[in-house]
Amino acid sequence: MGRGKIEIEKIENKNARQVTFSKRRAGLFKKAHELAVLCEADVAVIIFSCTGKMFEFSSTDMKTILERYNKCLESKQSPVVQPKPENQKQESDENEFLKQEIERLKLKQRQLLGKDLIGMDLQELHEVERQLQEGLLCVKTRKGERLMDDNVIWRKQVEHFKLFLPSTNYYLAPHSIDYLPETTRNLGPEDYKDSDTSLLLGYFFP
Amino acid sequence: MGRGKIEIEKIENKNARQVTFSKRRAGLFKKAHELAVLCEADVAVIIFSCTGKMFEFSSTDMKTILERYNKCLESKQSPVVQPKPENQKQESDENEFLKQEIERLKLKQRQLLGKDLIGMDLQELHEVERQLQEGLLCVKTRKGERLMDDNVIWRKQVEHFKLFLPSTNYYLAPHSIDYLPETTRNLGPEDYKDSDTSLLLGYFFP
DNA sequence: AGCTATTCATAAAC
DNA sequence: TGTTTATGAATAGCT
Repeated sequence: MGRGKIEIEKIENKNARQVTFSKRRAGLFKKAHELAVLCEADVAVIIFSCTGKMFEFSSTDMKTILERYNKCLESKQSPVVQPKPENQKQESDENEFLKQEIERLKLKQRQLLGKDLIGMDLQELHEVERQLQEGLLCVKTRKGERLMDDNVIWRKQVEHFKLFLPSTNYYLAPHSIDYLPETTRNLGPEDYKDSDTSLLLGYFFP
Repeated sequence: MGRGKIEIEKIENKNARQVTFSKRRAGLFKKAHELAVLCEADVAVIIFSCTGKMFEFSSTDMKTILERYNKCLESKQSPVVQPKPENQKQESDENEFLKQEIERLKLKQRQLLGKDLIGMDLQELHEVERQLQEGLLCVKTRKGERLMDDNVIWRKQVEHFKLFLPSTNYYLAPHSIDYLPETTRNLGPEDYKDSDTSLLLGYFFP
């Protein structure tokens, strides 16, 4: 709900995280207050920031709510396991939430893999296409970097061997594919056409 | 934030209140969860409905958060509650499992979106690239089908109007972009260059 | 801290 | 209770 969509995952930028924390904390307390008033519910919220600061909201006395919470837990602690569907329902709210999130993630993943696209409108399809294009670009770039890293490692090996075999005619020509590192052979021939990877072989055969 | 604005005051209609309670409770838990993840905060929410039912959410173990809360209060000289140890190992085990699955799914999704690729070797990168290529192809195909469907619908509309305006010179030229359906206008101009979609406009202007 | 473009949550209707 | 839709709210990225 801002200028752009964000993934729900830890905000790495410390400053941005602090700003978001302040804003969303206020938003959460407001929502808690509204729920309490609209539905005559008792609501308590306790928050510890990652810096250890404590924040709390309660629609009525926090102590009272927490005591009531403990009473509720006591009443659930029957000595024998009993089928209590109602109580279980209360407890499994977070589980329900987690399961829903898993379903959402799975659907999104299937859609990224090109399945379950039937329900999507043109705009959504367009967004997925854009994400895939972007992802593809990133992966290709990373593959190039990875190739570069591998090349550095192999080149060092070669230089190491040079110390023991200081002749100049043990070099293999570039077309001697058997000499290429294992991982490189896993790539199809089309890989060498990519502008972002083909030139890297130059490092290996300078 | 719905069909109309509402005042934040008790909802007198019992049924409407129950519906709102369920929806807003879910919304509040979601917000609490998002705050916890985004900002690495510990968040606990406890709600008692006006009918006495208890609901709770906690980003980590509720017991731990409440103990920490009490410690915080102690440091201000006012002990409040002694939370009971919970007999819900089974529940928290499932939660743990679900959370792990969510993490796996999120990681895979980030990787498909081109992030978190650092740990992957060349073969894995190659596999992700292949998946993305395949997904992209599916999405483009589906987009074409979708455009085709839309075109059929709109062409039928046009034919319907023809019955009432049986003249031949009310047709608009293809460059009259205002006449294109809403969804089509949401696409960038580059869309019409895609070989798999461009020809479909021919259906619309035969 | 403010400002908006956006995304999101949800009131009403079904 | 679940779904859909029109609208008001929350807020991400900037400044």
